[in-house]
Amino acid sequence: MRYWLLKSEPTAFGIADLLAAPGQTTSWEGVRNYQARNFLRDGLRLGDQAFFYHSGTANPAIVGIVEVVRDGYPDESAFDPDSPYYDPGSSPERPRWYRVDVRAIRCLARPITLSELKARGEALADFALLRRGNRLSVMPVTDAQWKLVLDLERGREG
DNA sequence: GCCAACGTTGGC
DNA sequence: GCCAACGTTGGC
Repeated sequence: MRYWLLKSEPTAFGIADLLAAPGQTTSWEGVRNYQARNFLRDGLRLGDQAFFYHSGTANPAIVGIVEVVRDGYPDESAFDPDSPYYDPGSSPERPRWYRVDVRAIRCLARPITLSELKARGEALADFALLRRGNRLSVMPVTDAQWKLVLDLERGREG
């Protein structure tokens, strides 16, 4: 099993929306970046877990944990001219974009904010989320990074 | 293939 | 609202 981080702006779709969704499950669609697409198509697997991260807020933070319940499959929103995610370069015959389905596992006991993660310094120096200028909406998380965030949640200072 | 222009992301 | 950091586009 591998770990990941999924970004979303809560004004568009936040953890509250996921918890309110049928089966607390949603299709992670609309990703239009090739590197993130590759992770969705080739990286995320059934049973993998991911942090749910809120971006574009006053206090960007990891707020929950989700589980992949369906491997990558073509993102059909790219085929729909009425969709904001429409891409005429993608077709059912040759899909360009992919998505996965995820289900909520739980909210974190408290949000682990970006500033708190940054304050860890060396311990999270390689955390993709903290890399300068990183804008990826889907990124890998190492076992050690995953554990460290959960330790922070529990209030352990490492 | 290079690179300037442009659009988007996302923290602040 | 500002701006740095990218990714994409398109002329050449």
